[in-house]
Amino acid sequence: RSLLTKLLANALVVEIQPFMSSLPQRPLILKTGVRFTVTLRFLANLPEFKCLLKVKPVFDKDVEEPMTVNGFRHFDFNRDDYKVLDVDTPGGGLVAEFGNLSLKERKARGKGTNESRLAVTEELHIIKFVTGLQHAGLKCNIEASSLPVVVISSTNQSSSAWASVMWFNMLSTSEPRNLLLFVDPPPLMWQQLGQALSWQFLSVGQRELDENQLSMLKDKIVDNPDDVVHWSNFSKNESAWIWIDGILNLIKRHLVDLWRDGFIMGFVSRKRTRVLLQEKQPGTFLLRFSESNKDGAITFSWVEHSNGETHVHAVEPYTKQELSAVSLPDIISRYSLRAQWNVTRNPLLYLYPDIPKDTAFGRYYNNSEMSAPKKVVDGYLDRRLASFSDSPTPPGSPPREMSMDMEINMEIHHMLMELSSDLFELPELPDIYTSHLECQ
Amino acid sequence: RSLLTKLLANALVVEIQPFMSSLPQRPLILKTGVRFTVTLRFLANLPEFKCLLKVKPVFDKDVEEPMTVNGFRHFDFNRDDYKVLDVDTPGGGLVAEFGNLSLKERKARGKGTNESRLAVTEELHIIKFVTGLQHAGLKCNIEASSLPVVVISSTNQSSSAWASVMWFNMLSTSEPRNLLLFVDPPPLMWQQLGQALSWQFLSVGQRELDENQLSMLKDKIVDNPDDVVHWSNFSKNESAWIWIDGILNLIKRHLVDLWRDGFIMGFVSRKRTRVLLQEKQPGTFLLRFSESNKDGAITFSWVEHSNGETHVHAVEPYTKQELSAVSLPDIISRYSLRAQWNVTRNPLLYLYPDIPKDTAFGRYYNNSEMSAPKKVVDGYLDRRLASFSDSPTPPGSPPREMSMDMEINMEIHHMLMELSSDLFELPELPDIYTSHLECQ
DNA sequence: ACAGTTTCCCGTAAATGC
DNA sequence: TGCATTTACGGGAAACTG
Repeated sequence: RSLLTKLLANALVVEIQPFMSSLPQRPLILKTGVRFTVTLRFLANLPEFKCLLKVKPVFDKDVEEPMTVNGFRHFDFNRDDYKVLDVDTPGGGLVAEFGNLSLKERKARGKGTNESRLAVTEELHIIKFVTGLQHAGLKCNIEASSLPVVVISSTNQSSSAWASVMWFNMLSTSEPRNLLLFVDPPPLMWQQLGQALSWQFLSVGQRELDENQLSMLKDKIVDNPDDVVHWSNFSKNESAWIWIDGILNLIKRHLVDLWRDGFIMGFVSRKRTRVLLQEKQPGTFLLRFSESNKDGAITFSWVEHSNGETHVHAVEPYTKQELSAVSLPDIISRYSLRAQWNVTRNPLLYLYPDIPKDTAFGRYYNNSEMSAPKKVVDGYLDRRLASFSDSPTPPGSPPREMSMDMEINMEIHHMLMELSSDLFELPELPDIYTSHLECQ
Repeated sequence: RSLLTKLLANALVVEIQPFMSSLPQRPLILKTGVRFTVTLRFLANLPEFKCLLKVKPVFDKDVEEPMTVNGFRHFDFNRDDYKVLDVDTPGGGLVAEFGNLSLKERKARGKGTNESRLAVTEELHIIKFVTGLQHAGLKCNIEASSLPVVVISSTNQSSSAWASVMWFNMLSTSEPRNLLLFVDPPPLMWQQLGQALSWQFLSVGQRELDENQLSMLKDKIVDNPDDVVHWSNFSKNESAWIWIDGILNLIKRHLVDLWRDGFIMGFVSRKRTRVLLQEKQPGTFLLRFSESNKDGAITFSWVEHSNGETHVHAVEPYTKQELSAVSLPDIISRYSLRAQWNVTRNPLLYLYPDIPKDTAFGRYYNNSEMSAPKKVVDGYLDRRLASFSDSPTPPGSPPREMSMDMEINMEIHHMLMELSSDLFELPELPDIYTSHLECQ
């Protein structure tokens, strides 16, 4: 009998569907005021209990400790009603679905010792579902608990919340269901963390991190020889995770294709970028993520030869703002440098190590850049956006004296000046009129 | 005594602060679930009533008619409490402020005759504030009513709602507080409507419509000789107002400066644009709003001469999406056309009638386009976005035979081809390598 | 003053109702 | 089915609150 009771008590399982379809799997973050769904399954196949079991959700049931000691917030359900376990369609098991749950903070925050209070995204809560059973003289209370959840009030907290969820998951075998995990969070081995990070990229961008990328991240995150990572280094302010999560979001929104297809080296230090590019042919470039921008940004670096010297340049990183207006492949395809005498050119020729630009990115171009057909739609001239820069002065050459190159350029410049007014039948407007000549 | 009662009954006045700071003046649109503030002022200066008068808001008090006959929605206050009239700080008058009111639709929508129901943005409601007074044997009920309000549930309705408010305001002298105004809305004279529209532009963009702009709008909106405008023409689907409001929003968000300073002709038909530009010198352009885009869009048209013919071209209109990435002055300053042999140039020289482009727009450029200083920030090359098009083929010339111009272009093209590999110390990559020459 | 946290609310997308 | 209307909620910014 006692066995049966125990069996029944463990037969109820909880399954939460998260509110954030945008976040990759694992339903452990809930936002106040936003609906989520919980499905309860009574694993014991006992149709005779059909419609006898009323299930009720309770927030943080029986967990006085964290609330009082650490001043955890407390939440209630906005519409707390119960559901009756009913027969499942296919299996015949008993199921109840709460399709409309949402949380609301209970104000009157306890006089909690607010000294060393945890960050709200480090509070772990649980939701229990309770029901009672009386049948044939048998009487038992059944309850089932969710995995720990992090409750946030704004999407600007989802990054930190996600850090907690990852850390919890990585420790869940050694510290099962410890709601005070973050009071004294155990450190992790890099090996473990790196794997978890890699999964994030797999989940968001359909491709894991390769060895080089992991190695660059390890250099940034691990600062001791024993490969241990501490929670505060990973998650606290100016942390690695916030930076990485910004990049994950950038990939999710604007770079899925490129990431999936492996064209983004991404995690390369400036220094290594220089080393890699320096020995490649001029015009070779690679894509890397900004290491300073916390919102996710991507730039390209390329190598040029000038006056016998080798230069590696990088453009100011593009953020989600720019990428909402122009896709990265289009930016790359149209990027141009304007130098003295307004000689302009696209310095990007080969994706590292030696893939011709259009071979790599041609498939993503919007208007088939290569054979651009003029389009006039509804009487309007089609238009596109391009990113351009002023050419960087190769250090130590032009300011000194006019080089041979420049003299030639000036000659062409003057020739064009004279031709241009005829070519375009314009009046003489040399100081305003502009014209470009492009060879390809 | 009856006089006094009447006096007191009229002494209470209502003042609603709207939720939409984004919309110009007139607090007559309320959105469900969004807070608004109501200030009540008891004009009779009677401090002896201090704290005696409890005021309570009531939605659509005593207006059974519209609700039942026309199936109006009904709303309740989310937190309906009362306030006590208290002494105002400066004047000594009595004041109560409801700072936290918001509306919620009462479901169980009456069995209302849902045939010819008005659109929800045509429902006019009122909010009354009631209080009672017993003093020295005097007993009277006091109530004050707000001006009519339009209640919406989403910002996607604000445009239509604003149309109703305007129409109501224009008729308010002849039809005071008629909540069923839109059951049979009286028409307006164009004179009146035009003035109101002009005020919208004044309010949003700090500049009214001029005679030419009004005249273009009149041509679009008025289709009869007696200058009368009917509500359905103004407000119903594919209506003039939705189009105009899109433009107002575009101005508010992206074009305030240009509009205020009068550089946007804006409301000009395509036909008139052609007429205006045709007789101007080549490179003359003007800014006009798209007549088809309902979300607000702006384009430029310019005149060119080619093969002795005059052509007027227009670029595909720019919407808020593009203007969030690049400002219109920057777009104009950087716009370029790419023609055969990749001769490219900026066709925009003079803002109509003859203002040099930079004289008009120079003040708005972001990086002082004119004397563009190369910038390298934090090791990154600065970059900008430019809009460009493929040059329209001047009808009837190039496809036939190679013109003199093109032969010259080809020659330059070949010259540059040969020079370019030296200039930039590149290996031979004639089919990928690109270069531009610009004269200015 | 300030940072962590929550609220507010637009604007878009999706869901709902008719 | 289509259109009118409402709901949902991310995301940026303001407001709160210790």
